Amino acid sequence: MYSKGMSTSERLIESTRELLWERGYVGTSPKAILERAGAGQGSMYHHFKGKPDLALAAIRRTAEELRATAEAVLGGPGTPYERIEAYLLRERDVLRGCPVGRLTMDPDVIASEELRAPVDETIAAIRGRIADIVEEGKRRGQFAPGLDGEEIAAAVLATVQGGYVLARASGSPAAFDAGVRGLLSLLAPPAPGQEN
Amino acid sequence: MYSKGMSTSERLIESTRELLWERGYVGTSPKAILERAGAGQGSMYHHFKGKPDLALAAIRRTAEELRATAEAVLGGPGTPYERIEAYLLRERDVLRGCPVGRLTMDPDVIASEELRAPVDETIAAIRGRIADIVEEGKRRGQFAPGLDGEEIAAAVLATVQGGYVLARASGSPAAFDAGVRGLLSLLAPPAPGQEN
DNA sequence: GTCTATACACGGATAGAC
DNA sequence: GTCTATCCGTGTATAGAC
Repeated sequence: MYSKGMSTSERLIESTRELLWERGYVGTSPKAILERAGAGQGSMYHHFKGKPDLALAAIRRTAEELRATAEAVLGGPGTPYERIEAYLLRERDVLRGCPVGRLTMDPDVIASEELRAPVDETIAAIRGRIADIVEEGKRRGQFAPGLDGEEIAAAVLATVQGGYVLARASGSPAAFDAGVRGLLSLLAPPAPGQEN
Repeated sequence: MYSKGMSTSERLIESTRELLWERGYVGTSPKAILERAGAGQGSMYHHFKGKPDLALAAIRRTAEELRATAEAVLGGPGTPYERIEAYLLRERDVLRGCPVGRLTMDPDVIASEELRAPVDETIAAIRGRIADIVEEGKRRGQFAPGLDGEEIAAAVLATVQGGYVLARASGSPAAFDAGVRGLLSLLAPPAPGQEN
């Protein structure tokens, strides 16, 4: 339950972000949001039109944040391979899953053009960014010329998103790490004097 | 709404399977199940202890079915690479997602040892099966000896599970196919006289 | 076995006082 | 802006008739 210097509407948005991450859209009730935010019914319906409106604000913020986090790593220093490696290995709360990706399993989110848009845009943006990096790696001779940037980018993102699924199924982050290492071993440029 | 020769309890299970796939556990109500099955409240509570009990029966059956479907492809003819390729390319209702994998995003399923078990076991079994195939491929010289079977298997499964996420985010199966092609291009044994 | 009736808490939203 | 009161439908379950 929030209290710090946040305004009521801020607390509502932050509470909603947490609950969407933990329980998804269908699993998140206004009541639960209000309890966590320490606010009454009136406040919520004063600042937002209703649950979908509040969820939209929460999803937009989460999507924006994820994009920034990804860009911080993908736009960092290093060779193309190293930047993709850094993206895959970046610290994650694996068992919580992806706060954006998990929304795609929510029927009400997918059914709403508005709610799905930020999810779609964020994933597309990160994918495009990775695709560019792969193309750069091809030009530099670090990746095989036969590879397709968009396809590799999709495989990278899918490995992350699917890694969360494997991890949550088994109750341990190990499967996520295994998938990432597997993909990296396939992607790795041959080191001098080393067998793959 | 079912009616064919199925018994009431069969219709309840089948309806639950569909709804779990479409809307997940939290998003599925007994009422919706009963409507789809064309049964009354009493029937459900006669055959099952309640929603979790019915869901368990449904999940077990779906898990079993998925395992059989995977085995049909993975145990088919062809080289190790070809069998993994067949698994990745097998026909799928991509936008509906994986009926088993989607359950991992359901907080109530993950919170229940009983409901999570069939999900975990199914994914672990398929992963183990793929790992064995990769090891066989290494022995045959089709895959690089530096690869780890369990890791590659995790990457393969993650690409599929994550592919569903990308596809649903964008509203099109294209991203799923791209991820699969990307992974296959990384996994492909060098064809004679071809540049990867 | 299956149905209807009933129960009661929760989901989502509105009204109006302060 | 925020609160409480109120509303009506739904979610989940039980009781008891047929």
